[in-house]
Amino acid sequence: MARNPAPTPRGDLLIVDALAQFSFLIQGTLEGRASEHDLSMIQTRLLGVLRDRRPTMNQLAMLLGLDKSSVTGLVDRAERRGLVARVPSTTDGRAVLVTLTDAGRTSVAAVAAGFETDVAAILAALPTSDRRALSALVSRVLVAHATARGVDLFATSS
Amino acid sequence: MARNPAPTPRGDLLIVDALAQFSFLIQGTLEGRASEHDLSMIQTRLLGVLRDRRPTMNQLAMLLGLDKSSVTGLVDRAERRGLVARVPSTTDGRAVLVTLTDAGRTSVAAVAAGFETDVAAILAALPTSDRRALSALVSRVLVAHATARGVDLFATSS
DNA sequence: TATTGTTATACTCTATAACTATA
DNA sequence: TATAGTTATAGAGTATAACAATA
Repeated sequence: MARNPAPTPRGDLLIVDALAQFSFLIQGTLEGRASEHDLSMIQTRLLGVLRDRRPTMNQLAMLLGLDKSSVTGLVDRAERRGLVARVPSTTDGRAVLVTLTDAGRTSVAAVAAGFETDVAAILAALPTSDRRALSALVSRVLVAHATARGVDLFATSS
Repeated sequence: MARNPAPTPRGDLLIVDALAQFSFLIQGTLEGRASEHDLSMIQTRLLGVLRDRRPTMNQLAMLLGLDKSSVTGLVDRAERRGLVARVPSTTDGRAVLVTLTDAGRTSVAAVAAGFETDVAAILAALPTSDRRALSALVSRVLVAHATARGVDLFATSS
């Protein structure tokens, strides 16, 4: 958690504080871009997840870490706005598949593009070699974390 | 925004995706620790901000980026739980100062400690020199970003 | 008249529990 | 009987607009 003011008088922040502040910066950036399209973070995550999936409501709940009843409302509101659609499963009469509409795909692409612009601007403070170093370090941490959990970051999703 | 699956077949993720995923990892970690104490992210941010401040409701709204009416409810719920207290200002009859109670300070300290443990565990994947390098790079980005906004990250707060 | 804070209202987001329909 | 999804309900969190009290 970010401490205020920084505990070190000058120079680097403590790494915990630096990472906390950094994550707030990135999240805030994404939130700002999402709100340009009247999207909350969870709606944005929903659309993001649907870019390369067509999950059932239940799978969606697991992907987003929500209760299935929460997903019902989430998808209701997104569907009302024409961003997603419910499609009955042909193989299971109980199941419902959720898909991105064209409008939803357009929205999520716009948010992603804006976000990429923002991240590029934030990283412009670093010379190219440092940017690459940062990317490599963060990637290493992510891969290690995913591996520790038995997840393959590079696996093709179902 | 994190893309799924990763667009690069093997090796580093694109830097935007890496930073997005990383920020979700850090935020998720903090959220998990906060929920151990039945604290939402915004309640945790509230307590965090109050660790070294005694702001008015209005200042709190600016610090948290919320409308003042939202802060009324936020502080109401925190006060009901005994985490913060309202103190009438002695210099302005309209103003109310918000302070952390001992219970609030204990809670926020516990969350911070747990979070630090988690971050240390996440970073254990990197050798010490790389951890230092990551810290330095992130700090540099944060300082540059703050400076661009005319904020002094190391200023003593009021 | 302007500012500080609260209230009233409405909406999103979330979970738990109970329900319907299908497997 | 078990699973997929929805509904009912309750509460947190948020903003806008209107208000009371103080400056």
